[in-house]
Amino acid sequence: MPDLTVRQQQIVDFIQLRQEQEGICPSRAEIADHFGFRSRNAVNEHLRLIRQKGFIGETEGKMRALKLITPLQRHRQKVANIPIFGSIPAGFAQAKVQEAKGCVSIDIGTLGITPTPGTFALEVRGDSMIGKHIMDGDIVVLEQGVNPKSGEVVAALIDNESTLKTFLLNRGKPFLRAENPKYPDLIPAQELVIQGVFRALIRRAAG
Amino acid sequence: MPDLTVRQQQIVDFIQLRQEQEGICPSRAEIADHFGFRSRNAVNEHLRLIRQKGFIGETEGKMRALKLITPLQRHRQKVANIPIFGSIPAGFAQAKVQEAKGCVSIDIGTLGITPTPGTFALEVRGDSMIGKHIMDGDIVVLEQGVNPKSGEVVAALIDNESTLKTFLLNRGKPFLRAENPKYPDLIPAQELVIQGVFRALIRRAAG
DNA sequence: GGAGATACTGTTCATTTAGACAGTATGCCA
DNA sequence: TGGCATACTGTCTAAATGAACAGTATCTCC
Repeated sequence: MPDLTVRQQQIVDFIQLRQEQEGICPSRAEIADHFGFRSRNAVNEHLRLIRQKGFIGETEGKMRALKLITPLQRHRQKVANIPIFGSIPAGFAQAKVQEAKGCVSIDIGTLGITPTPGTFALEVRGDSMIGKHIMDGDIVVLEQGVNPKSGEVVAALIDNESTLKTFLLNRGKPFLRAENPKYPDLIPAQELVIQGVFRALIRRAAG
Repeated sequence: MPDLTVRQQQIVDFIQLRQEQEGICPSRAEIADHFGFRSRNAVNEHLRLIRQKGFIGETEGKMRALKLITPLQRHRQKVANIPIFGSIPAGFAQAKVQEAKGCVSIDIGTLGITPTPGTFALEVRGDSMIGKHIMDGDIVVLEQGVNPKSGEVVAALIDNESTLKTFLLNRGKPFLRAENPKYPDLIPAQELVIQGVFRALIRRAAG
């Protein structure tokens, strides 16, 4: 793929910026305005060359429809938007989106799963799962409504609060275990509500 | 915010789907086509009501410029695209984007930092940083070209391969330490190339 | 110095598109 | 039964827009 000239790169950058910021592709007139061109055809000519070099897809006739093809874009995957809940109330299934405290946006390739409407995220509080290398402040992505396998990490509702535990089957009986010697070992999972199964984790550097 | 009718929600969903898949907002004619309307004004009427209810922003006169305002969108932040390198060659700064093996897309709020052109990602190999709860297979986001503080995790080029280590200052002298008793303790960091400083981590559930 | 590419100005034209007007059918609620 | 909102069909218009044509200046490379 041949390289773009400085001007051409500037135009590609501007289109990308606008698409990210506004969610709308700029028209040729708007591009001309931004660069101070008095003729829209200057933009036209640039776009023709950029398209010829393969950095813009074909969208003949359509308006505000420039499809950028950047090197990273070729690797880019669909981005999922997962709601973050502070703590999950009992009546969870009904009113979800309204109570979201935030939103994690991450591509599904990195996430490793295709999110469903039952996918949600929690911020980890405490170090009860430090043995599984899940730290205080981590954001965990969970899947609601699936049956956990033995050894998987789950979020369970204990004392009206979501807590992460390892789910274990011991002679057919489900148990929950905290991965930290400071916490009691096995909790019968008979009447506990499993809110979600661990799927992914995101951690920010401290500080 | 009043609720949308079923049809109105279908239209909002379709617009969102198209914007995510194509990167381009559908025109009224395309929406009419998709739903089998013989009149574009059916779409027009729906959009008017959706806008009135506050689920679409004002973009008068602009074409293909419907701005969706979904509940999650209100929390949504700018998504950064970070290249993944398998291993970082010595001539790093020059040719970056070309050699990317993949791309992590994640919103900057969750990531915790605003990415720069020097931000990149690596997949962790081995368990040399298990003491800092960084596991084999994790994806770490690093910042290139910044000076690490003592105690921060860094990627260093050792034997032509990137390895994660803890960066330490011992009486003014920089050292690298592996966070696993199996590995040698302190390595003088005099002539080592620090490729990046740890900023964030993403982990997928095993299996 | 000349050829060719880039980087524009200025203009015209056909198409796409949003927005408005007029009218019909259907279901719901009082 | 009447009123009202939703959910459409059908038509028209003006503005936004992409695309094309003609022409100029500058730069690099040969």
